[in-house]
Amino acid sequence: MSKPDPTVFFEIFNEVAIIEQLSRTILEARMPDGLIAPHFAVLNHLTRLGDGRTPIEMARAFQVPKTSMTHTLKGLELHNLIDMRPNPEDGRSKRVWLTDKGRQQRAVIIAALGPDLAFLAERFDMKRLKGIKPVLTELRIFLDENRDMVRAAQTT
Amino acid sequence: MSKPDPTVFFEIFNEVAIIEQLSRTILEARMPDGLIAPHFAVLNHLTRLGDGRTPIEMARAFQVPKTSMTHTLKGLELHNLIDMRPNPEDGRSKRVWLTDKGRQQRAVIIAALGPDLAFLAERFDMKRLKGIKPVLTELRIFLDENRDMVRAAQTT
DNA sequence: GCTATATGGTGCGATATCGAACTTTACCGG
DNA sequence: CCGGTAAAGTTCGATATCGCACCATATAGC
Repeated sequence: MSKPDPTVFFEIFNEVAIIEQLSRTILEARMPDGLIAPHFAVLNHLTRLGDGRTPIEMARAFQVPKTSMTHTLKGLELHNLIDMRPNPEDGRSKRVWLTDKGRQQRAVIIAALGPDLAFLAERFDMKRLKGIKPVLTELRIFLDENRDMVRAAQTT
Repeated sequence: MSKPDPTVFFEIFNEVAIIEQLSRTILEARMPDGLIAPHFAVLNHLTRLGDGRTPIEMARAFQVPKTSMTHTLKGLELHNLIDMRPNPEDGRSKRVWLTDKGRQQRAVIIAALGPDLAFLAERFDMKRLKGIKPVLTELRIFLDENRDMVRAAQTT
């Protein structure tokens, strides 16, 4: 019986990095000037999980340093896509709210992506894609749970 | 019979982005100060495919703008991990060579990652991971082939 | 050959990322 | 209450990313 082969992780991470790069390029090509992938990720997160999240919650969700989140939120606020208001339950923190414009902007971007995704969906075996999704989700959760394996970033 | 559902792409890209973030954090935690993931990607690429590649080849391989590649290579050169010499076959271009230190540095990083990957490999179902690898590779190649779907970045 | 155009690479400016340090508020033990 | 520590958020400085413009060389059409 052979020991587990960690090389598989290495190779998977390699593929994932390239796919991330390519998919991000597709997304950003459909986003308005001045907005990039992290901005969309925030709009999307707030729409799906509900707004009123705190910045630190979102930094943890995306596994980015909290300073990066501050910067991203500042950009969204500048474009009037979100509002940041004090958190009445905790004087240290804030809560992030989508503006109408923010909700609309997300919808517009998703609509703009429609043809691209349809193009891809027509040409790729969607069964196989559906098949790997649960494993990717499992892997994401697993890595997330074990992220303290390495020195924690400043997201805490 | 239903039409293909492009939403799957959306969800997969979302998972991939988070996994990329988490795996990059693991990698960079094991890299020496001043070096980050793209530096390692280049060292790795040159080791596996052989050195003597041109910068533009590598920019295309990683799907990054050529100016980003210039910057990354400059960093590697500064640390004496690569040499860049003129390309005798094309006066416009250069070729990138690994130094001994460069080869060693890659080996050191991989060795440092060993325990982390082993830790993960012991706790995750490697069969399932192996199972999704071919699909990820297929997806990567597919997206790469269709990258001109969107306005090309300055990698050409 | 000569001109036009394409290609490889770099410089530069704008923005993004991120770690360290700091401020403010919360919480905990006494 | 009060001091000590922890947590949320921002500021700041260093580096990364990337589009645009540019230079040098190559290639194609004539």
